[in-house]
Amino acid sequence: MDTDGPAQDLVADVFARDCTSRAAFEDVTSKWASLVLVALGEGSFRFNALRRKVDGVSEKMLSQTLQTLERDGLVLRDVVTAIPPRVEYELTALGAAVAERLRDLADLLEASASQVETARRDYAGR
Amino acid sequence: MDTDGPAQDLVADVFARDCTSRAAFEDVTSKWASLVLVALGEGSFRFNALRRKVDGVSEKMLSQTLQTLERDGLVLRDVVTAIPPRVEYELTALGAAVAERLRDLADLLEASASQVETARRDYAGR
DNA sequence: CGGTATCCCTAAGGATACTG
DNA sequence: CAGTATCCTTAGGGATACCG
Repeated sequence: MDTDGPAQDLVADVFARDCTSRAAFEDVTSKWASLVLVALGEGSFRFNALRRKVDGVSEKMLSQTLQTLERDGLVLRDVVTAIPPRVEYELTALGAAVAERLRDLADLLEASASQVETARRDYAGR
Repeated sequence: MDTDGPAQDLVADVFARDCTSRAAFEDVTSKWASLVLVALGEGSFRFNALRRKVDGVSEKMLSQTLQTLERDGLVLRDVVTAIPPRVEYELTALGAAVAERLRDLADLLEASASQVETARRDYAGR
């Protein structure tokens, strides 16, 4: 039934440049966010624990990533005022649903790592 | 037997900086690759058709993205020598498996778009 | 049509230092 | 501990032009 005009948000279309779902998709699949979500799928983490878990992430990027995910309603920030201060990050229901899908994807790629390596070698030596 | 060097790929771990699965995960979740994979999940596409489908991608990035995916063994490039020349892109078995997971994720986010928008508004006005 | 090559600029992102 | 702020570098990525 749709016409030939741009799709827009009447039906959420991840392929449409200005669709919210595309923006959310990009937030969620961005370099660090995807790993953070998978990590939080294993349980709640404190800032520095998460930083150690996600190998290679800088403080700045972790902080930024967590803010984006909190803004999109995927992550909850639980501040415990104490000494020393403590902040726990955990997934919302939606965040957990997203994390589950990303976990599936990560599992698949972990299982296919050798296949990918073979493909890369074949591609390199052609 | 492995030495006392960094853990490496004995167990593929998407959180480890130098693991093949992490590299593949990043290739697959990168800005354009994820959309290209979802698109190709719907069937094979020619270069310019794909470009129209994935709203906003430049020729350069589409070309680059397709090369990476071909290298990782996720996409096949089918060249039909003719006039005018024709190239069809399609998924490999592994590519299809990956695309399926990404489709799931995209579906979830398309369905949750309004929820994300609400979260963003709440976050903005605090 | 299906690209590659070049140019250029912005924004992603790392390192470091500092604050509550 | 849990971050922000600043600085700086690199690479992602768009526009354009051109080749098979």
